[in-house]
Amino acid sequence: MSTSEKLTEIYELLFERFGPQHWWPCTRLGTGWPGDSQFEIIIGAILTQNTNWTNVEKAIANLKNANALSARVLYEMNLEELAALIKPAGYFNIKTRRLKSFLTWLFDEYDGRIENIEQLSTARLREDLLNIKGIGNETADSILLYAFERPIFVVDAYTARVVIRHGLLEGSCDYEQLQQLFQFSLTEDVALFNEYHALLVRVGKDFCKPKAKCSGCPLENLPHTIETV
DNA sequence: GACCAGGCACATC
DNA sequence: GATGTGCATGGT
Repeated sequence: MSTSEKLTEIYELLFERFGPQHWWPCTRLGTGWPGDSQFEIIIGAILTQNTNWTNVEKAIANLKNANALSARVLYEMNLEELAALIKPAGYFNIKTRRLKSFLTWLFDEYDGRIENIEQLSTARLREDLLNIKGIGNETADSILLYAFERPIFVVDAYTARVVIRHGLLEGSCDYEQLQQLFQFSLTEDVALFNEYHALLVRVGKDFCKPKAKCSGCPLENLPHTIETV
């Protein structure tokens, strides 16, 4: 069985078990919850770093209630006020700086307008995002996929665990190898990448945990090279 | 009360 | 270059 077929089978098993995960919307398919703006998705992608999504929702609700979910308002807001609003998301001092560094880039380079960065090529936008302090591989790729609907596969710790357990890559693989495994083996389909990443997070949280066995996992009958990673 | 969550930058070896 | 550590809240 080819890598492409294996990845497709994994996707189908996960979708069959868990169904759509309703992450950030894919407007091309109309999935997810309508109304999340590109700006809100970007802010959410930064706030959710190593943080439970329900905590991020509280922080975003605070920003909305303060009429602060706009680039201009956040750009001009003082650090203490912003930190207080995003407090429920945890790491609020660090995340305040990270949001500010994104906004500073947006205003300094692109007049504070998301429409202006929308025009950039995927490669250029990715490079620019990675140069912002506080935006690493996963956050940059989440922004590219979920906010700008570019066909970029988002890799995280769950992705690595599933891929390694099923012998698709070595345990020593890096982010780029994991990303290219999916991007080269699957068709470049934004809706597929959107749902696939969300499903990998789901199976990672529910079953494919560190040191946990595979019983009950929708992937448990697939070939494993390693039971625990 | 321990453990985890939709990471990242930085220090240290 | 690899490994360790700080950052912080809220749910289970």
